Amino acid sequence: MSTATVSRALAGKSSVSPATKARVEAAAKQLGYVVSAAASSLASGRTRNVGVVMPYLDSWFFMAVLKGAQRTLADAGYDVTLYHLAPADGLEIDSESAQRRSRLFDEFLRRQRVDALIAVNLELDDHERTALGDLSRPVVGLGGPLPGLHTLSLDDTGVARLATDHLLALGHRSIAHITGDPDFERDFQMPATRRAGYEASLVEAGIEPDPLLVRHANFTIEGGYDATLRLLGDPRVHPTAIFAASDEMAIGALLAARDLGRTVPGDLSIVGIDGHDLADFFGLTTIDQFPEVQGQQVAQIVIDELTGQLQDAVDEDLPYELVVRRSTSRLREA
Amino acid sequence: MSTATVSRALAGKSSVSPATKARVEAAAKQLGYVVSAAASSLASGRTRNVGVVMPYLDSWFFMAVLKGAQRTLADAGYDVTLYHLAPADGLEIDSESAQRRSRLFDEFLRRQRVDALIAVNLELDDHERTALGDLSRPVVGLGGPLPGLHTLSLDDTGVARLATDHLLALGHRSIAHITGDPDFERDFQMPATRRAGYEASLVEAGIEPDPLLVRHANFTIEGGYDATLRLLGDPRVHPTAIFAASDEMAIGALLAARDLGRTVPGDLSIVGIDGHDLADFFGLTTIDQFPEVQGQQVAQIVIDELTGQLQDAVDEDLPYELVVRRSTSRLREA
DNA sequence: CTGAAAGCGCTAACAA
DNA sequence: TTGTTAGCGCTTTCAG
Repeated sequence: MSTATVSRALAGKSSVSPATKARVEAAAKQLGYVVSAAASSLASGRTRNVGVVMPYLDSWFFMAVLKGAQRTLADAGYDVTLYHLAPADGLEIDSESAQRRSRLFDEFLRRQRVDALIAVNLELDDHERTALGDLSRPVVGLGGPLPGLHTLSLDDTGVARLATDHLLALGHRSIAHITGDPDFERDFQMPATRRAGYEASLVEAGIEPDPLLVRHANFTIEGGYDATLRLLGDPRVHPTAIFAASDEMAIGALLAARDLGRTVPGDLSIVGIDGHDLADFFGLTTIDQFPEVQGQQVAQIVIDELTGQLQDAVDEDLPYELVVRRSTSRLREA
Repeated sequence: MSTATVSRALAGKSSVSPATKARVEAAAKQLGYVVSAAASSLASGRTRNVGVVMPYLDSWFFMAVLKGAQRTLADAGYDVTLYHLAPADGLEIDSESAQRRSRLFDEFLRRQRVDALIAVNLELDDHERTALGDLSRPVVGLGGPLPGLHTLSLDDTGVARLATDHLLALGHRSIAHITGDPDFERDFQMPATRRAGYEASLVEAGIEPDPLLVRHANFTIEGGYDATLRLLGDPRVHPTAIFAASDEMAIGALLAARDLGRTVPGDLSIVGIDGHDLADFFGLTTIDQFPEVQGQQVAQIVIDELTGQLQDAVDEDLPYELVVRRSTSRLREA
């Protein structure tokens, strides 16, 4: 039997008789033979490897996404090569992280080691956009609109409105918002978008948004805690509810409220965004965005594209869902 | 100029004149030329890619390790391929996760796509041990003794003794311990080892270990919380201190104590293990084991081995350090 | 449906 | 120090 037939049998091509295919597979299993990745890649141009670029490797949310993507890709027979790319903050032009960033685009990705790339929450400058284009490999973005690429993104306005409307429906009128610093984190202006959704909901309910009710934090529990201390300590405002732009900040808010002697939800209702593992433990009402499923979905799009099952451009909105727990309740009559 | 010279120049071989080397590099940069990974691998047998096998992708500790390893490897020019391998629990023989596990060893790793493997907290059965041996590629284990392989591990007994001795030195005599289930998690008997260290310290201090003071949890905040409720609610015991086998469980203990109206450290001292990001926020005394540095160290060993700078077997103990914060204090006189 | 043969783009001997 | 050349182990036309 020729090497060509073996190759075709193992690749699952249709033009092999079931009988020989079975024989090849049996022999391969018995010998423990596995195709050499390098030789196969060199001959075919396909690597069976997908790159995943993540902005953070120490955040619960992104790791949930990674977990979902890795599993889906591995089950389809793909390796996953992980790249870590700290978000550009526009300030440190030639910092270590900026060097790593350009090295990724100019060196690592050019080695032609990946069949496709998953870019999570990645904003690209012109140079990077060109570099990705030159790869002529599919790139799928998760979390923000990447012009010209397949993209899955969350409707941040809708999510923020749902959270705010939930609090409004419970009778709250003085609703504070804890969000990220719009200058620092460049995640597609996600903080700004969520804030806009929050304000739009208020306006529709006939409430004038009060800038004093908006506080900035860095998307961590600590940040949410500090912001909440500042908020609740400010004598000029008297919020009865807080909408935090992430569950971690919401958990920080919960702990801060408790430390200040406010009961949740008695004195203060709190809602977050994400669907964090700990939300259930803390009884936190949240808008779940199913990050692990996001990872699976984006991986599936990559697989479909690589196997030619995908024709049209993808530009979908991700699902989200209000999960009510015990951190929100009807406004207590004064 | 021949392709061979270019190859040598770009590989940084010594046998190239500085002048031509410079010319090659300039030309390469100008053309945006980067060596094709597949062709290079096929010809040389080297992939410049290191596999990392992790038991969990959703735990803070392992992600810190991954972050450190990924950065060190990327800075040395290596790609990182991530494999997720849920720990074998001995029960579900033919579960999905068992299938994924055998597929990793029998298919993915045989593709010869990695120059070396980092195995984090991975216990191997005989088949797997053989499979790794057949790769004839360096394997470095982090977190447990892998016979015959380079290994970095934490002295769990020493860590547990340090934590316990810290509490003893503060005057505590009734010290509880929250640890993992020794049957369920097969992390090299880590929970059992830590418990042994705890008991050894007590015995040395002339205290009889009380099984009622030991509670099992699953290494999460929730688990630590529940275990602490059970512990503090048990009328038969009156601990004045808790040593938890992880910071997450310690944080759970802290929250549980607070919910039961016990002040920390007034009524109860609490110490954990890990050096979690949140330890500082919660004022948690901990034994820091510097997980991110562990990742860097294990990556560096791999790099040294691959570049031939490593001769002897490595079997080192990892550093750890007591970090005292405000969750532990001297025993209050009754 | 199967076989023969021509590379894929590099690296590493070996020569020069 | 550089050039020449023979593969590395597959996949894929092209024939049969």
